[in-house]
Amino acid sequence: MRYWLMKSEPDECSIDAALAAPKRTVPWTGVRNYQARNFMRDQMKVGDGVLFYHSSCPEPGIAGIAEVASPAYPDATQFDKKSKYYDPKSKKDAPRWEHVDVRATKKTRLIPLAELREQKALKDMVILRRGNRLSITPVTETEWNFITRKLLKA
DNA sequence: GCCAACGTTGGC
DNA sequence: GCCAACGTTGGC
Repeated sequence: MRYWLMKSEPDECSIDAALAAPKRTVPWTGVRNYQARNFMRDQMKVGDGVLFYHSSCPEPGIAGIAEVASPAYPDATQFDKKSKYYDPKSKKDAPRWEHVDVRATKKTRLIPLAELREQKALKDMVILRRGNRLSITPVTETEWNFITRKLLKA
């Protein structure tokens, strides 16, 4: 079992929206970065832990807990000309983009990015590295435990 | 809205 | 295969 941090813009899909979705599950469509896709396709397993992160918003930070709810499968939006995620170079018989489904577990207090940066225990977190832009990043078990058992109980 | 940092594209 | 130009991300 692995752990991940997945960024979502709350305008597109907030933790509240995910919790309100059928089965509290949302398809993680729209990822258009190969490294992030590869994490979903090659490494994620159903049941993996997910830190649900709000990005590009007034208060960026961890907003909830979720889990991987499906194996990776082709992203339908890449073939949809009306979608902003449409990719004209993707072929039906060889889809470029895949994604998993994510089931929201619960909303947590918002842990702001600045608070994460203050934690010595989290100094090596991928999300906190300079220039990081990846929307899906691995989280170590130690980091996961620190965040879920310490920061969220404080 | 700015801009640093990074990924992708495409000409050569 | 290099690398400049361009587009995107995302915090501030």
